[in-house]
Amino acid sequence: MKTLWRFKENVISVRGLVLSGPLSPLLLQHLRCCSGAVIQWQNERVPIKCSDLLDEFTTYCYARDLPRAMSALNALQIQKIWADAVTYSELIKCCLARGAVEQGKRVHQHVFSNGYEPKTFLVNTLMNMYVKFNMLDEAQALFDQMSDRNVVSWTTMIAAYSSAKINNKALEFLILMMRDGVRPNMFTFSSVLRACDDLSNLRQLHCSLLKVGLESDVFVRSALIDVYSKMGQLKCAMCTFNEMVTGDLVVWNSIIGGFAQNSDGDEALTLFKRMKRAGFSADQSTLTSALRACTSLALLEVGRQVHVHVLKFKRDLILDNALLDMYCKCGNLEDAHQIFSQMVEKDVISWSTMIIGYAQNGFSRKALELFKEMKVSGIRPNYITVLGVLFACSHAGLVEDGQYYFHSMKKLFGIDPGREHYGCMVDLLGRSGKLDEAVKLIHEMECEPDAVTWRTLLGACRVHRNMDLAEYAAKQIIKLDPSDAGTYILLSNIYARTQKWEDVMDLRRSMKERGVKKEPGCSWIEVNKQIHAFIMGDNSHPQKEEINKELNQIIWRLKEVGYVPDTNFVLQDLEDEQMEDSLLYHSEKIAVAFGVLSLSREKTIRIRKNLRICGDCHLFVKLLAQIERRSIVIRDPIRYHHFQDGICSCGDYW
DNA sequence: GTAGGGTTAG
Repeated sequence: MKTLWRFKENVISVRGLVLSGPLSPLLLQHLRCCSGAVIQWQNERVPIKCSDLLDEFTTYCYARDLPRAMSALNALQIQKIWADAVTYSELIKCCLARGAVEQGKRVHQHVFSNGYEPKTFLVNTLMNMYVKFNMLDEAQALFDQMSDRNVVSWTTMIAAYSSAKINNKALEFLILMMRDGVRPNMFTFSSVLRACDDLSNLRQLHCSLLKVGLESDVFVRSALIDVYSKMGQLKCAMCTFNEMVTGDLVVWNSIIGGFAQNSDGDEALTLFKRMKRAGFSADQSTLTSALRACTSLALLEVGRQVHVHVLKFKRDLILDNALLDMYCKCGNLEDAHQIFSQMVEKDVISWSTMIIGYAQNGFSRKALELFKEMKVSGIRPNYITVLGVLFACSHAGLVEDGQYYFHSMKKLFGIDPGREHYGCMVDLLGRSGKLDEAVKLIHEMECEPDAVTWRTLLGACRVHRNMDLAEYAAKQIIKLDPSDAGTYILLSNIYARTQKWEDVMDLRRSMKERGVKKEPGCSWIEVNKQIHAFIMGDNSHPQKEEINKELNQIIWRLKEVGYVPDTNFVLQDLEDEQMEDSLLYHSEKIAVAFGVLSLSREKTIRIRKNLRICGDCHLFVKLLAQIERRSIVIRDPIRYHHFQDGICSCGDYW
């Protein structure tokens, strides 16, 4: 064995006083100057014992002193000494925490260098290190050469493939593991569940884990809730949640997030309140989902309340993005921009959210200006960002800009145009009256046009009153989406106008056969943090008389300034019975009247609708905003309408 | 003593 030496520590004597320890040259010089001290050097060489080396290595590993632990490891290697597995696992943890890949590999090499396979526990730790470093091949190689794999070895690989979204591998490993006689535990299930992208597989796994009684584990439960939600199986997610005796914050977050992501904001907010009543404090993830719920319901005031909770936490990019989106989708661009400008860190989602926010709310120029700023900032636009840019171009009628970005998106940003990009271009061409070019583009699409693409063309036909093309587009829509009641009605109106009575009858018959019904129009308005819903033909609101009186007064005032109900409904999806009288009682008109009644003039009236706004309501609100000198925002399922000073941000095109 | 969780833009 080679002998290693080290120097004893410096010992100095200053006027009889002995100081020892690793004294710095600076201190020595100081002592010499100020005291004229006699410095005795005792640089005696002493041999190092094996046990000292091991002690030293162990101490540095547990102290998480990576540089010293690594030089001690070199000494061990020279001396051909091996420490115990737990000490190495401490060192590996230290490498992981510091992202020290090279050092980690060195430890790997060392523990295998005595010719024996290290303990399973230690190989598992090394495997996990490679997984966390995203070095799946290295982890797999270690796994392959293991002679004794336990449940942790298998679960480590399953979790690795599951989080890398190599789902088939994760599921395959579960089968191989069981064939090998190793029983999966709660760790295994919580990982493999997330690799499930098929409902029947998920049900099978759910049954298996119920059989072995693992359903009460919070990790398993949150995985089940999460995966059921991602598959849109909210009932199953809720059942899993409700069977809980105890749970934790993440389980609550999973179920709240599940509803928020499936556009059931009401249920998400109800659960959010229930969670707080159950004594849990919201964290960033809870608040992000709560904001998403407010966003889908356009609840500005509730969103503001959530914002107050957000301020308790340190800055969080995802949460800031959610907050930004909430203000955009509630039509409050001033607050959205304030959040955006105060964000210390912005990613592609922050920029896209703000660009799309401006574009959807009709502020196209601002959206395009921001896009230029984004490029200067160095953040690379993605598929969705470009979509926002094209959307902005189509809304401002910027045909040339739109065509430029569309044709150069591949070259400039490396993004192939997708169906939605084509949709924006159809909208852009259609809006500017170039209907033939729009149809040509649809036929040139590299991907198949869907119902949304044709609905976009139909929108253009409505504005430019092209009945022939509208008929063609409507037929395509019904082919692709036979449940679209609005389009049936619109097509039937076209047939009626052109006196194709047989076609009208055929269409009505097929609607009946398919059970297609148009859902009733519904508008929501938030007053004093309360949501008021108005459904067409529903008179159940406690203030109905007051509201009707207000609405009639508004109509009277509007008629005085020249308002005539727009009964040209051929290219709208309104039926006969929705005409004239009932036209005056569309849900958004009632909601607006309630807004005028309940909110002071300086407050913006914000309404969310389930159906597209009809031409008459659009005109009604535009005039009302003008004579009342107030700002009104209506969000329909596709667009935003900001009414102010007699004009609408949509430019009368929707 | 080693393995497992929830959140953002169309």
